[in-house]
Amino acid sequence: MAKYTIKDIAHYCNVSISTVSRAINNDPTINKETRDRILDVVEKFNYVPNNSARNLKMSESNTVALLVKGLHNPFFQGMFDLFENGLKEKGYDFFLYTVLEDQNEFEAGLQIAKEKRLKGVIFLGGKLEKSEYTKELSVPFVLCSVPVRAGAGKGLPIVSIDDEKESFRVVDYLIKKGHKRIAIITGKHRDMAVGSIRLDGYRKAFAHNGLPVDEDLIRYMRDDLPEYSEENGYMTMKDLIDDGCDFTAVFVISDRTAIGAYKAIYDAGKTIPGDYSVIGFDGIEVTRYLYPALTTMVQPVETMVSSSIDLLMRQIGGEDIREKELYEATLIERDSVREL
Amino acid sequence: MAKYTIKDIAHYCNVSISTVSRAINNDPTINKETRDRILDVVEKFNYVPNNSARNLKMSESNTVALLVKGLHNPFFQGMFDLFENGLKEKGYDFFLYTVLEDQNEFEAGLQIAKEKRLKGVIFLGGKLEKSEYTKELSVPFVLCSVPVRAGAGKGLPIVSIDDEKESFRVVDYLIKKGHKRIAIITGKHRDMAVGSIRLDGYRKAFAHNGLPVDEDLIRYMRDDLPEYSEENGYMTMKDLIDDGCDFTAVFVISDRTAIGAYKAIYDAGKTIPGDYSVIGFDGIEVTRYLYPALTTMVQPVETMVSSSIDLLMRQIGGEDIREKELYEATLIERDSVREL
DNA sequence: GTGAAAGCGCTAACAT
DNA sequence: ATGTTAGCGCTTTCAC
Repeated sequence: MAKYTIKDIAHYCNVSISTVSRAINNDPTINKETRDRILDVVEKFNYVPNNSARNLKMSESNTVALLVKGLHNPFFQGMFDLFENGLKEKGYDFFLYTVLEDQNEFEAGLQIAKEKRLKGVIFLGGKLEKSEYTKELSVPFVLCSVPVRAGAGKGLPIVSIDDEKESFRVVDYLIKKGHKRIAIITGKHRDMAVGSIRLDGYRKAFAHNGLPVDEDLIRYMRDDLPEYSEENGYMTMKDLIDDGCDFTAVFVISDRTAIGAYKAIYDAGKTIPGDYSVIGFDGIEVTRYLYPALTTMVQPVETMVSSSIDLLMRQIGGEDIREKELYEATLIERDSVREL
Repeated sequence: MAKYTIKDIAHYCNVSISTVSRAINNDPTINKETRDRILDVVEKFNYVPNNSARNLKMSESNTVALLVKGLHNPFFQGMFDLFENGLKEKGYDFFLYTVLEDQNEFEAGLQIAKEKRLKGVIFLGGKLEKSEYTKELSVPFVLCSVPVRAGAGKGLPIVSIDDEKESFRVVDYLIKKGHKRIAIITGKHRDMAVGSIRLDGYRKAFAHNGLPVDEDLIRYMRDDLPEYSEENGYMTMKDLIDDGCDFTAVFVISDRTAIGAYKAIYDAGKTIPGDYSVIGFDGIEVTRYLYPALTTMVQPVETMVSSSIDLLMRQIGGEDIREKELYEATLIERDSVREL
């Protein structure tokens, strides 16, 4: 049943509940023998202290939570271990919480921070709206990998990349390689987050190079399919090809989506990079293993994680940090882009 | 600060704490106007009730938790939404908890069940040891997608596949296609879970067809790399090729690992399925998008999820379920295997 | 070294 | 319709 409480154990051991508490919390003042005796009983009955009661009573914990919005994002998945190890190294307990798509991440953070008396929280993913909540959050926090427009996110501790700039670089690279007709597969039309920022970068790269943008080559992921999924990449790319558009390269703003685009290209009887050059964004692990290996803009994951942890630690240490740290991504040239 | 308690709100509103409690819990007996007035203040102060206190007080919740061990497993990721929607449909709140690799999943389950007064818990992944805990768990639970050897897991509510049988089918399929020299890339040597069960199936398929097993063709993932990672697949496959082994097909026991194997084959200047046929296991989404599309044994994800939910519901309803439900996987023939 | 008692923030009888 | 009160299961002074 495992429905035992501290009272039951105390009763069984013929001691007070405080003594049991001391035993399970390894209080140094307790007698070694009583402690062992109690711990034996604890083991025997498989007694597990109720965390709610504990959290309620304890004035503070030593825990940092990572709140992930967008668990499906393979790009985030590579960060979990990094966060876990980094935080543990600093002596903090670490918990990973998932925020469902329809949940407000700050509200969730607020709630958990209270419930668990957190030392700090790191938000991974999510958007940058609802800034009201961020003010109300009583614990140190940092926003990692949120899409941030130039000028936005003022006064907030943010660790991210400059999406517009990096997107610009991707497209500029393609142009320098001799491509002029470059398609883009960006986020859903209604999604005004990363998708629109990276699209801005795309436009700027064209403008910068004195090239016209063909609106026909701008494709939004389909609303009826999960955003950034392989399937959405497949269908969106298929539409692009089926429409008979003339282009030599395509910038897919997420690696995962690019995987689907690959397939659509092959299914159309075309080759990469022979017929179409493809370039991705994020730098997730699998891209190295695609055929041909995907050229992509890889985000500085390690740096972003350690910087997030650092910013949080400094806040826990008392500093008031309201800076935005934008790190540079790295274009990894592999085999999916050819020079014209 | 957001450090307000129900008391603060009550005080500010000039009502008792119970009235505030009624307001936030939407008690029908409360006066609409007082409720609105209180809710306004709640909003204004951004008051969030402390969940620990709530959990402690409430005798039961309406929550089911999904405890995932092996968050990185892309195969599991496809199940999250299914669980969420399925459980919500039944009227349950749903939470996803991650069990870290070095944590005992049952202990974690026990703890959370107590803390949150769960209605039930679904374990996804993890092993089948520590059965002591399963007896102690006071709430209904089901073990989903755990590797289970024939005869094991007696008396436990399990939803899974018959790993040995399906592995047998994979290899038998290859043999029927004319392959005789079939390599296998299985789990780490020390990991005696799925890896060894699927290896058993491999051996049985050879025996069944009166073919000898070449021990040289049995490869375990490297201990120094994350298990089932693309990278491990790459390196293990590379070793196999570099060793100059003679084989025409390889069974990689996880799709994700197969992706790395693909790359190793290409890097060696070989083709799929021209030089080597490749077959995977799991049926994760990306396999459709690889080139060539991967032939793989796809696990009946939807069925496994709905059956898990069903088993849990029936237990919550009072039934004592101790059955093992093993569902059949489906071999999807795509383009990575050729007939000899 | 151990026990008694207060109280963490809330919900749910039970009164009013 | 609202207030009063008794805990939920723990940790932590403060006595002894």
